Amino acid sequence: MQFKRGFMMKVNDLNMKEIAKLAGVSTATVSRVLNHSGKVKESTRKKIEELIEQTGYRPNVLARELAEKKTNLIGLIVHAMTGEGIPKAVNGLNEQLSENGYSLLIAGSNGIFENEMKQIELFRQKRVEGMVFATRQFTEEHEKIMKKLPFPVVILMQDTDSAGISNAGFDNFQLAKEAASSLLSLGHRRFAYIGGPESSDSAVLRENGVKAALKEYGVYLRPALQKRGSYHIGDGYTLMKQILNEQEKPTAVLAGNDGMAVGAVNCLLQHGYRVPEDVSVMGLDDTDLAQASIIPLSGVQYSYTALGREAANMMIQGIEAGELLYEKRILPHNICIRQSVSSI
Amino acid sequence: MQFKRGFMMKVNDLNMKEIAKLAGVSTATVSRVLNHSGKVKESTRKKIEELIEQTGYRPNVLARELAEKKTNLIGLIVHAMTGEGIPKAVNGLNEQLSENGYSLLIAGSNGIFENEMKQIELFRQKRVEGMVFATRQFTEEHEKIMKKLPFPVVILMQDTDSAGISNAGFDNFQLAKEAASSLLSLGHRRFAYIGGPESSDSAVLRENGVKAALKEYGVYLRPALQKRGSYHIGDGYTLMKQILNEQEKPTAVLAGNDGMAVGAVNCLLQHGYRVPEDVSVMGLDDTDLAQASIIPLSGVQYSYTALGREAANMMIQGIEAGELLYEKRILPHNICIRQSVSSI
DNA sequence: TTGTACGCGTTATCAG
DNA sequence: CTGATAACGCGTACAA
Repeated sequence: MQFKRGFMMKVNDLNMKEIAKLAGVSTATVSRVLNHSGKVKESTRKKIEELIEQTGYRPNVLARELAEKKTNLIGLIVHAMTGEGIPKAVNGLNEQLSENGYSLLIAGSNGIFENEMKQIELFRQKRVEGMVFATRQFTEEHEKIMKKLPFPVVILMQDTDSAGISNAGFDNFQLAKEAASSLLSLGHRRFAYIGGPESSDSAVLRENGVKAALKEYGVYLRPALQKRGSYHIGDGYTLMKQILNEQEKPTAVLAGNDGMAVGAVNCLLQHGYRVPEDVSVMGLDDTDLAQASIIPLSGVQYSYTALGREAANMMIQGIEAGELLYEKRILPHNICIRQSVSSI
Repeated sequence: MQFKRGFMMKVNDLNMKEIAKLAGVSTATVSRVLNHSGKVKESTRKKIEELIEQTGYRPNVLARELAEKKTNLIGLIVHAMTGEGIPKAVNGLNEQLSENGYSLLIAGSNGIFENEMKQIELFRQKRVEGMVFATRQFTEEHEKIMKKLPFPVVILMQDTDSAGISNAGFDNFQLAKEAASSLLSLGHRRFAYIGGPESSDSAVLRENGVKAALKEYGVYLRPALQKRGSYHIGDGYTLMKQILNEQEKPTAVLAGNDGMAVGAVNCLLQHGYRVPEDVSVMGLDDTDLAQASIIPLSGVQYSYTALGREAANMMIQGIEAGELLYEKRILPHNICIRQSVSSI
């Protein structure tokens, strides 16, 4: 019974054979007009096309893919569609892939390793042609597994120096260093940093970047003025408050992301400090949140959409070349100073 | 040449036949142990399982789907992965679908009708088993087309009363009405509303809800105190400023979304008004942005993740029942009063 | 220009 | 329990 499922009955389950019969030709000819391959007499082409039009016949992509051994499918594993970055990257990725005839199969892992493995297994069975991996942790275990995959893999927003795996991302070390430098160059010396969690690779890189800048300027980052949060607005607020309890207040605060920067600004304002007159505040990205700040926030601009696009390009290139060369593509960033920052 | 593409060469291109040959059985038997269908002697099952394990063989899902006439694929069309709602809904949708053995194929349309049609065509060819449609406009044209589709369709975050198409969403009219009522019940009578664009169905419903509440309280919404923006933070700011230029200032401002509410708060504070002492402000959702406000923002809570889950359930139910009954599922909301609102 | 016939990798039916 | 063998719907040499 192929009609068990109601909707099946509504499907125009015509196949090439039936179209061929109606047209009085063979399936080969129908296939030819469908794929614009080979020569077909104008009149028969017309006839077949009309028939297709009338009957609403559409080729079964599954069968085609099976025959062609090509699925045009790219798998994407994400922690989840949270934050502003991932969704935007997905937009770019999807647009670029779609324009090149690929479809995106998305899978959320919630950051759980077994889920990731399960999804990868599914991808293998579905014969995806490539995979984009955009989660928060990329361990050696991951690396080992990915390198054995029978299709190209592109890691998003994570650094890997492993040969055989490509990655696209931002230069977290450098952008953090530049941001810190921009504050230092304005004369700030009493410097506070509210960074992201140690468990995040990018947060560690950003922290190192900040420290590198401070070192260049010969500025000592007092441990009491260095905090770590989980990128939430509330963390920025709480950690800023802790910092304000210190003897020596900072004149500049750099936060690991916009959210914590906004939290810091709110905390400062509510405790009677002026921004930027008393304290300059800067974040390390430039999301919509930055616009929510009552004081136009300084930060670092970079495009997640472009990142997604870039990853798609690497992917397509890898698929078409038959192998993905080891590549590390860094997307540009741009320091953006607004009202929340002033010279001392 | 099936080895044109490099990665193909790495694929474990074993098929059932080869496994069968290695095990000295027929493909039918291999298929049986793979699908736990039918009885297989323990010893041969063991042997086959070991062989599968050793060779790393994995069934070709494409071939299986072709034979079974079941793709386990659900298509999703979104404008784009923007805002906070869609990505969260996608999370819920994906989780629930994935737990039930379905995969999500996503497609962005950028809100362009032709793109939507193109994606629908692709879905049909890929023989998806259902489609979720989550864009900003749902016209009669859409409705007409969707009703003819050979698979169930669930509309997300849009109202349709069309039989044959299900939809899941929030009660925009009611939640706006309740939010407005909560302000009115606190004694506010000089009332301003900064709504969303007329082109958005939900914005229109919210506006109507607000007006219904006002009517109940016999309060007249002065045209000068009613504005429409595009849901951006900046719109809230600009429109609030316009309102402040009016003769009679409002004591309460309701915004169509959090973003505009935050913009309004910022504008008020920067122009010397106190929130909520001088003006109460409230939004109509409760996203992360609300936390960014320096004054804890009041709003309306509802879960996009739950919405996605619900849509997935409707979908699965529809697929399994063979037909999707006309259903309209409204998810709960909750008025949430915080510091930004006070009685007059 | 067109048709024949086989392959793609599974599932499922029906005998043994 | 197990094995042929026919679908599933399409692409494509190879012939005609």
